[in-house]
Amino acid sequence: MNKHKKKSKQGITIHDIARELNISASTVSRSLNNHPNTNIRTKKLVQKTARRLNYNFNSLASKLRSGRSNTVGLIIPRIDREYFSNIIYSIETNLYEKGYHVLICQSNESFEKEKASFQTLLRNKVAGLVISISKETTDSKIMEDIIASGTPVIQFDRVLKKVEGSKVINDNFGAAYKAVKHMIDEGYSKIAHYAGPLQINIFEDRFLGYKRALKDHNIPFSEELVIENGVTKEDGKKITAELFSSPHPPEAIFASSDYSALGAMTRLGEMGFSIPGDVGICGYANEPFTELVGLTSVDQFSSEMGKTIAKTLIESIEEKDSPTVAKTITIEPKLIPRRSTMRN
Amino acid sequence: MNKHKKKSKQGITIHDIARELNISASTVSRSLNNHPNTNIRTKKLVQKTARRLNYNFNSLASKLRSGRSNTVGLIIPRIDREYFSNIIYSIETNLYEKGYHVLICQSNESFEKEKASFQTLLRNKVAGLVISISKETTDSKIMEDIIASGTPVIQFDRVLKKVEGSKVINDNFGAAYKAVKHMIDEGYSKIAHYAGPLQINIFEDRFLGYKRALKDHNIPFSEELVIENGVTKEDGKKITAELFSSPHPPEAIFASSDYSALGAMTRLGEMGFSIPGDVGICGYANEPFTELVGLTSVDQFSSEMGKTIAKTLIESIEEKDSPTVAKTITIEPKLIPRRSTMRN
DNA sequence: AATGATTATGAAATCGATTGCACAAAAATA
DNA sequence: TATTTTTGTGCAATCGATTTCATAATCATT
Repeated sequence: MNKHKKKSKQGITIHDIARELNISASTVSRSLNNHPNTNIRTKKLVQKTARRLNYNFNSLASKLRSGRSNTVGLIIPRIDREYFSNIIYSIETNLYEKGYHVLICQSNESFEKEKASFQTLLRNKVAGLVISISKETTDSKIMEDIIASGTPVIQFDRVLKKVEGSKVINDNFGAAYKAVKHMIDEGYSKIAHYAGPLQINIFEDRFLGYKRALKDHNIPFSEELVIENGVTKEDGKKITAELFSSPHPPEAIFASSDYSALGAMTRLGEMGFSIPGDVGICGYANEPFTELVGLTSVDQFSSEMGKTIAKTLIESIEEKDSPTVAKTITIEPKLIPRRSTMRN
Repeated sequence: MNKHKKKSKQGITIHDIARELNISASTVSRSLNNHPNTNIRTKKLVQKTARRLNYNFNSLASKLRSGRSNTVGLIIPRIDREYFSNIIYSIETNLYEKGYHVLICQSNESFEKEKASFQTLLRNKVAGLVISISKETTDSKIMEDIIASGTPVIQFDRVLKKVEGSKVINDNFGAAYKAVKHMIDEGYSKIAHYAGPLQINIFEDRFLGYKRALKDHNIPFSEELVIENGVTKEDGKKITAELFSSPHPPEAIFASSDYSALGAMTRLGEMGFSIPGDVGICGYANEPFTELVGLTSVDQFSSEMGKTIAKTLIESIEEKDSPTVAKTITIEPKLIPRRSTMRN
């Protein structure tokens, strides 16, 4: 009946255009790709016909045959964290400008899901990978294998230091040091630290910066003032309730997350402590609400970071022939002092 | 020299496995896919060999040939918005469980970029699409064409009502109504509304809910009390400064965003108004900071919503043969009354 | 005019997995 | 034992764009 009408679902291919114009598919392909060796008139005609027939390009076929891909993969612990969503916003926006697209996977803090994500992305032949590792990740073999196979990988924020490959990180040690020093300067000395999982480099570095600042100011370090699972708002509330019901509570808190700092603020208010009078609090990440509640925090320049990540990745992809040198780019976060620590 | 060693970059294919075992690629393919008509011993052997040779599956080739894809596309205005990142978290997590992967594009509130995103996703032959439209979007043709071509599309939150296709939305009208009614019940009657761009359905609905609640309680509606660009913190501050310096300022604010509500709170404090004594305030979205500052708000159950979106999409994809009925699923948001409106 | 260089095009192989069809071997049934 | 059915496998075409190679046509050069 309607022999030359395509089955509804599948679209027009270059062969349909070729048939329509009585030329070969090769010429159509070349015309659509602005290949130098094509007659300008043929090119125009092909492009016009493509529009007319409502041709839609099949990226899969193109990637398969050419081996080139403009899709990059992204693996992050969770997308619903302000910090990560900001970075992704920035990475996506910067990559898009250069013609790349992003396939996002969440590890959900699970090593297994992270592994599966690597697999998915590689199966889809991404041109490169960007990753911030999960809490559980310690094994570097997967990443090393991928890098060895030639696919560029950029680690950011939470990284496996032992993997040789490009990294874009924050100076967490330095920022924590500055934050704690600031509190000491404001007259607090018994300072508690609500830490994150210490096997993750960023939390370890914040902890070390805290410790070092105390040492440099001759304040004794005390194990009891460091509580490890202190990143969520609930954590913050719980820890605070316990810590501040003791007879000699701390004078200040350096939290490794704004959320736990927020929880602490809430609970302290309920317990009758004044901020910054009785207790000083500093968070980390400069979430939008910190300004509103006057919480001292640390800005990580996520948009700058995303831009750097995108740039580094594109360089690695596009200069893949030349032996890519692994770079580590460190971004200096900035302390934003606010009411919650300004006692003077 | 090393004739049978593959060029470093490209991996092992089913043909390599076939050669290794002296069988055909078809059998390898069937074995790897657990095809019913395969000898169990061959199957085991193939799978073992695949592992040994470090075979990696090429999704592109598979999708191209089979026409099936387990990737779905997602288009949202911006990923760095709490609400959207929460929803995406939920969508991704739920889809992953069912074996789907997500390709994310941001429209950045631009119709042009949204259009480009549709194209990218279609070129990559996604199995389905999820979208929340940009501020600028009013043209429904693109979406209609896609749906007509057979690719399932689920709209959520910000939707084009005229498009016939599944939608997952919040009852913004109802929630706004409840919020305003609550304030009226608390004794406020001159209530201002800080609205979002009214061409977006969600903001329009919140506005209409506000208007209706006033009407139902015999409170006169006044144009001057509705200010349209009221979604950011800065908006909130600015509007409040103007509105509350008049001789007869409003008694309450229903803001269509928690951020503008916070700006309002901040500025009101500076101006010497007490909350909730002089002025009642209600925001929208139940951002994490609302609890801390005691701001009444509306919870939108983003994780529930994401789950529903994922489920609806999968249904549309997997039952694509049967004529999919377009559904509209409405989720009831919940008012969370807090200090900022509790005068009684 | 003869030769070489350039430009434009087509034919056919290719990327890697899937799948309809054919067919042999094995198993089940008459 | 003969016949039918079921299993298991291979061959070859296919998905749609790209790309190498060959060739014809046009242009430039001496």
